[in-house]
Amino acid sequence: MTTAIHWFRKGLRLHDNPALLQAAKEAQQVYPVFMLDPHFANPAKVGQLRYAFLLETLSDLDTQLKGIGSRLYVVQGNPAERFPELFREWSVSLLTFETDTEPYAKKRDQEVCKIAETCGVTVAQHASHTLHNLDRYEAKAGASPLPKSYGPFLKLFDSLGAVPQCVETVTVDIMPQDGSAVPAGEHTVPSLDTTPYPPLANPLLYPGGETAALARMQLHLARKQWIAKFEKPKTSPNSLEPSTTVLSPYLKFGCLSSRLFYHKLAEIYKASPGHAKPPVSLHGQLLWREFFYMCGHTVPHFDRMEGNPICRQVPWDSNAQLLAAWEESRTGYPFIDAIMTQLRTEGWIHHLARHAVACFLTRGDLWQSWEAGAVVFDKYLLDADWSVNTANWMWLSCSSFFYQYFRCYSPVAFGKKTDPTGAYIRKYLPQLKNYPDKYIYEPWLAPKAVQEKAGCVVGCDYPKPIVDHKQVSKDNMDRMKAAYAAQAAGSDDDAADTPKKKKPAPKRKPAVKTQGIEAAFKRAKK
DNA sequence: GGGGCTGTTGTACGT
DNA sequence: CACGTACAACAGCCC
Repeated sequence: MTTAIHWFRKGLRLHDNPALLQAAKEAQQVYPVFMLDPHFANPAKVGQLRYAFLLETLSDLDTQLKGIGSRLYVVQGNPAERFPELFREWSVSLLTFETDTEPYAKKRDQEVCKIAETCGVTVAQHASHTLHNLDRYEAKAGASPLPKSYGPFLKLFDSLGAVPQCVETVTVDIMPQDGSAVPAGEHTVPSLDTTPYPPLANPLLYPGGETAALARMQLHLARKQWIAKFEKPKTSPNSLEPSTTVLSPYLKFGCLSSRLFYHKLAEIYKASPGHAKPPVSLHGQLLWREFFYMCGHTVPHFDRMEGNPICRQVPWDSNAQLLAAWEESRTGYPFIDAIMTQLRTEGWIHHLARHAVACFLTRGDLWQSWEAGAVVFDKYLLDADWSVNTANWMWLSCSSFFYQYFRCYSPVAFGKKTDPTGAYIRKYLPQLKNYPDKYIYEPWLAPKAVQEKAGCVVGCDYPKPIVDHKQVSKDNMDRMKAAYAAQAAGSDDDAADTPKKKKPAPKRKPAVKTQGIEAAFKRAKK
């Protein structure tokens, strides 16, 4: 008799779950386990909304497993500490789990594999979180370096051949009936009020779980035209209802298989001549994720500036007041403050809204480190995904992948394109809701009488702008230029033995400035 | 091996 | 107002 533990971490689903499938097929008794690792149950690190999302996901998983004669075993504690006793108590001989390529997980899993070996437990890992096993990119590239931009990545991706088909969903016919002696009331999914988190003020806008994930995917897939024509840059960062799919939280936790979504999209594309293509299409979005996962898997110190070989070294400031003002919606720029309010209260903001606030915090206005911004996003986002979040912060701060630092989002002009009347600002910053359209993006320009009539005086009921965007964005471009030049000079020194191309003379005098001192998606739009 | 070309998920400002 | 253009860069590829 084989007894297996299937260890859920990401991959919180029954469909396209090869590791769970193996356990179900090979063992006569399967314990589906989720470990509530105290590393994550930390309100400073994982926000309340994402923790609630996780617990909802676990509840859904438990319900689904019960539907096929099994159940979920939630175990509190550190995996390396808890596994030995579980192996012993349950006489386990097989441990299955989905491969995780993030640094914390790699280290944790290595440790657990060692423990399993000591306990005589066979370990089986399956890569099913990304479209391909990430190791295949390295293997295919061979001696040549892995791509650092999207186009070349696409070529590499294509060279790997077709995306693997999904494996069969684990059903009642496959899953052994649970014959364990563990009482039903033990190892249950905790409710939020037994955790370090306060109860939810409102139900999650995007409920956790595989069931919700598949329902959301199906609702979008039904809009074939919309799917086929989808181009990310043409969607709106500040619509009142999300202009994109909001499948990202489900992909992050693996409630939805990226391969399943990929193949469902391919079916629609096949029947839609002239469909959108990467990088802007929905396939393109999955490929951005894939690209960034590959980078996170292969680049050392990926989530830091120092010691990260693909990251520009920029002398960011470290100003706790500015960072807090940005995080807490006190910059005095309504577009920025509204976005940060949506982030904190709903756990999801549009991709381009992320661009706007990330640019503002880093190279655009406040000159704070992208690492500090990434930590804030990582706390609040339901879809906080280590590789994707890190990569996008480097992108927006012109630290890697993207370098056109003179292309700077305006905290005033950018939002106006898709929301000229400021409806989005009025929703998330109700103190400004009575401002005339003319001043909603720049309330400090409104005459005093207008401010009083709107019931919101700038400097009293709403902050004055913490920086003058026109001025600081110009200054910061000079600082970026200086940082790029300094690094180019530095790398020339490093490689003094190999002759290098001379830096072209700057067209303008390098400004020697201050040195180094950052539910609701039911209907398509009419 | 270097020089040149292209593409790249923007904005402000001119006509 | 729509459109064209310049603006402080880079990776990857071609020749």
